[in-house]
Amino acid sequence: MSQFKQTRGNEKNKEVKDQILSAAKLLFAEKGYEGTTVRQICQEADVSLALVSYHFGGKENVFFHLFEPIRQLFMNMKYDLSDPLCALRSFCKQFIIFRNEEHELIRILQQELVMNSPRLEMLTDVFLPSWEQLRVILQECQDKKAIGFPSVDAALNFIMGTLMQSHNNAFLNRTQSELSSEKIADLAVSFIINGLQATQE
Amino acid sequence: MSQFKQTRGNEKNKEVKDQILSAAKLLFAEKGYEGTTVRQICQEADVSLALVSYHFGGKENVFFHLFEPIRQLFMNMKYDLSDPLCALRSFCKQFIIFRNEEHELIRILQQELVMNSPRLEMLTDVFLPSWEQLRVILQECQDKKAIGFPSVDAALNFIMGTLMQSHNNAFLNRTQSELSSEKIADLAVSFIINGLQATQE
DNA sequence: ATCAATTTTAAACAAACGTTTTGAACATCT
DNA sequence: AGATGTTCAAAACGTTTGTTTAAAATTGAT
Repeated sequence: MSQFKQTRGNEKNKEVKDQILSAAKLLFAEKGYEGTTVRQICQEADVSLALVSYHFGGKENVFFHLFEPIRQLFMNMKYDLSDPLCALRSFCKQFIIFRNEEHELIRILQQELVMNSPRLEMLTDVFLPSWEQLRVILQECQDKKAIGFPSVDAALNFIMGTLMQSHNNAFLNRTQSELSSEKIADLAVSFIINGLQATQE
Repeated sequence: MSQFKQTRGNEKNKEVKDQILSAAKLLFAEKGYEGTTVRQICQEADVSLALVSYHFGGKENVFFHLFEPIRQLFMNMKYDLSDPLCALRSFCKQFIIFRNEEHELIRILQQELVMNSPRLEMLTDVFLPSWEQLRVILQECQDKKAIGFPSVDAALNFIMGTLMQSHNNAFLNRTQSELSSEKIADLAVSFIINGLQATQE
């Protein structure tokens, strides 16, 4: 009834499933889904080869499990539409903070998008709620003339595209600077909203 | 001594090597390098499986051959530095036009970048010359105070990042509009340079 | 302590991959 | 026409992939 399983290797005490998920997240982000083998995952996780299929039922299910926390996070997001510009800032800021915390998942998502992967359908399910919320916010911005842009769809693409690639953008990714992540997110939000307005004319 | 080889299938008369290259370019852009099999390429090209290895010496060499014209194009680019802002506009415009003409190659490049592929070294060789030219242009812009930005490196990243992802950017990709590709390129250049200046303060 | 269920391991599995082999078909030159 | 080198197609090759199997080890309840 000991609370600890036999510690394996370097005093890690995580469950096997978590070890597999952590290793898979890192490897997928680094090498891509197809570029990562089950054997690599198990070696990195320091578990036996068969355990991926045993615990998750296959490599693809490991991938899906990685995004389960995100799905639930995104489904519970709510924004106050009475001040749509504030809601827009809040949305962007939350996304940027999320990106900083889960940059591996963002990187995986970018890979899957650019590769037209067969797993995009599932990823769409995960990210669609936040996408739709941004659309609602932008629609409200347009209705109340809180900010000007050509079309909701164009603004949606611009914002999501900028947010997604923002860790490659030197102006949105000053993590090496002296600023706190809060400040960085605020700066990035200003950059995006300015950019959005700059596209008006 | 007939000028035509036996026409195969639907009156295509391209060389086998070109057929393979065309099919590979399309499939790589759609499914990625690793997601594309030699068998798919040969089926799409309507040639026998062994011909990839026979003509090119392997799948990877097909990939390399796709970028050979680009390497030569980029090596011969020259810009007049006496007016660095004009040179910057010219550079961006040429890149956007190139992107419109060879969007498959750009897409492949994006994939390889985001996947950290083992072929990045070769791709770096291809694109480094234009990268360095842009750096020279930006340095000249900064020296002559032709345009303001925080640092050459940051501006470099911003411009290349924007140019690379520009086909996902609704404001840089109005191909469905009534505008000519020339006008589109001009608009995109203005967008980029405005964005660059907006990052100043 | 004993037994049943769960978890882990090592080995083997079929399928798919890029590549090579073999010989036939072809073009080209004398 | 005959010889020679090139190009092609079908089959097979050796790896590597994700997964499964079967036995061993571990766990938890009685």
